[in-house]
Amino acid sequence: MPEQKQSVDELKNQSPQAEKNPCVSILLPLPFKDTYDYLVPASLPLIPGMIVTVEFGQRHLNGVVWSVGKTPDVPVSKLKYISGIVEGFSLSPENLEFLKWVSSYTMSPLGTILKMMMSVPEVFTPLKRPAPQRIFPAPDPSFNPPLLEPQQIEAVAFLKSQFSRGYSVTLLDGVTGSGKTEVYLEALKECFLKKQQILILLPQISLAPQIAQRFERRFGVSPTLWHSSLTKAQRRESWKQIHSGQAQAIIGARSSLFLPYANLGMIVVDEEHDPAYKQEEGVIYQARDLAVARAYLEKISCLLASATPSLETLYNCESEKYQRIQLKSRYGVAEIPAIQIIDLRQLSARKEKKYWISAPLATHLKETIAAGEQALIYLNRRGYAPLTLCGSCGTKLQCPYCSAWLVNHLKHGKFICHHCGHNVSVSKTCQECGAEESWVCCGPGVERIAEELAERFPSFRTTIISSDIIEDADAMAQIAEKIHNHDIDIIIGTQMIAKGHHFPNLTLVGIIDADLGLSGGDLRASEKTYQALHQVAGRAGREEKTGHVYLQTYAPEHPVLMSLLSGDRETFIAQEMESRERGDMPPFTRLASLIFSSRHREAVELTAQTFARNAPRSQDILVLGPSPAPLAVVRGKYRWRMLVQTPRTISIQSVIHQWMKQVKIPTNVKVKIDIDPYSFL
DNA sequence: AGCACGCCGACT
DNA sequence: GTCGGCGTGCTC
Repeated sequence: MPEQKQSVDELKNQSPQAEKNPCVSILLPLPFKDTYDYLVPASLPLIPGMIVTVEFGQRHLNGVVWSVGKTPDVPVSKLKYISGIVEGFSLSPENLEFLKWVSSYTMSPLGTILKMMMSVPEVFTPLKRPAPQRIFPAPDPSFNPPLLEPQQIEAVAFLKSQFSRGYSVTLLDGVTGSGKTEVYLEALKECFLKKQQILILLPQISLAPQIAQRFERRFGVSPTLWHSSLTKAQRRESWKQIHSGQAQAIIGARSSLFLPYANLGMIVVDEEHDPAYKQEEGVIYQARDLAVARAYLEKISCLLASATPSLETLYNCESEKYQRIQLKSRYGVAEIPAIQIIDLRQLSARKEKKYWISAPLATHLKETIAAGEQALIYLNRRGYAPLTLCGSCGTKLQCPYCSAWLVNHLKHGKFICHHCGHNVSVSKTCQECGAEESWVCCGPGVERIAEELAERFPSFRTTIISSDIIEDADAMAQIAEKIHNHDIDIIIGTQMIAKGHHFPNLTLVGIIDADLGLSGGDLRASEKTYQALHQVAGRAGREEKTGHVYLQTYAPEHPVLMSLLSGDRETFIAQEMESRERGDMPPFTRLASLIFSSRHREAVELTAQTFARNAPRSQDILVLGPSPAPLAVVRGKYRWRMLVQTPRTISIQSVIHQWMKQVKIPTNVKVKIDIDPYSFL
């Protein structure tokens, strides 16, 4: 870098009058919506996308050339010269377009999105001593072509035909075991023949090893993985090779959308319906939707794969924005095993000892284990009990920083807040009244189910699979191995277990609380519950062994459970679609959520109310709220929220943009905008 | 985001 | 008397 700086210094001295030297605007990877202007020696040709080093305040930063030859909007006396050019790096026009698109869609500052793209700032500073270069060999299209079935061949042919169209989106709708992965891997071959890059997006990175393995079997090389727990060196190397186009196959979670691809040829969004694609922290976005946008800007194909496509995607298929191809199950067996309902209302009428695992489910469990098979008990709730209170004074244990209960975790011996991570050791005495050993635990979590199993069936070997117990991919692999070796009879799992892993000897799935998730502030509650339960149910049996699924519920007549029972997805979708249309909800309208937060209670409330009073007056635009957010306090910050709804025909972003220009927001109140909100909490 | 500046409380 | 809290404002 010193020599680069020197060269700029020399060049600018050759043309001493600053006015003669052009001005460029530089976008910095900081949360600003505007660029900053710098001078550049006339003889240094800069073009947008180039990476330059500049002095910014006291700091030295790398930024990207945004535009050249403009008239500065501050007095020339304030302008500094750029310090140098970072050779060998540049963001392509497609990457810059994507950056702009994401910024305006999510209403986040350009610089914030740039920071996401320049997620490995170290790549721009040369290493002190050269690291051994990892090799990124090209995938071999003819390494190990699979034998495909007629319907797969047809699907591949369709996908190939899409490549000539430039931008296109196709939904690959196929049940588990119908060979979706083989189909899309085969379609990717076309990209490798053209030396293009491909991106496979996954909702969570724990699914990557399996896909990577299948990829390697097919193309003879391992793909480049991108996720948050890579080491510095790995990130550095992968980022560089993705930027240079050397790395051709990338498998990653949400954040891999923001990598600086050199020539992307196709994007696959696997499990497109998965709610994990929605990023809720920082810049709020739906990775599936951004993938479609990126495909549009790159003029390439996007493939969405799912066994239970989202309503949004189905809506786009119906309105012919997306193509749709379907794969039927290869084995001719039902898509998910027979599902039976256990009506807890009837059972609780009888005054038996209260267990979380009902008598019928317990019986089936015993039979399954006796038959030498394995079972899964599903409860999407971490810890021992979601709520603990003092039996003596009635105090409920609450997080001091959030309006949420503290969850008892036996594993850690702590009460933990699931929203901010705050935790306290489990003590014997109640802080409020001094009573000893007076805790009353309300409701079950996976740990409590494990305890009940140990008590009632001490001979069964059980394991919990939740994020508290399984902390990384290695731990998961170890547990999976134990299950495969039949060292485990019963798995007690949260949603972590719903995806990816298939255990051939697992024939029974018991769902402790099928109603969990059906209530609460989420417009997609029904859809999400349907998808989650469908996915969990799919863990039971497959191929030769028939599976059984038992759903414990207090609401057996709920449409979600009825359609799961009948296996009639079409009817469920139709009903759900109709109810969304009737309620003027997405995908029939657009929705945005505005979240006001501040440490000052009165300031948030006042700001939110002032904001609401200045709402655009149009009969098309509906504003709900403001009201204290369902989780009114998180991490010690007060939160109010507001919902905005507009017709699909207008840009909800511009409505909000205009609106915000009219209202002054005090600096101590932050506004977060969630376009297409999923969770209302 | 970082960093400086600035204005009020408890300490060597 | 100063050290340091974090509120406010600025960076081409």
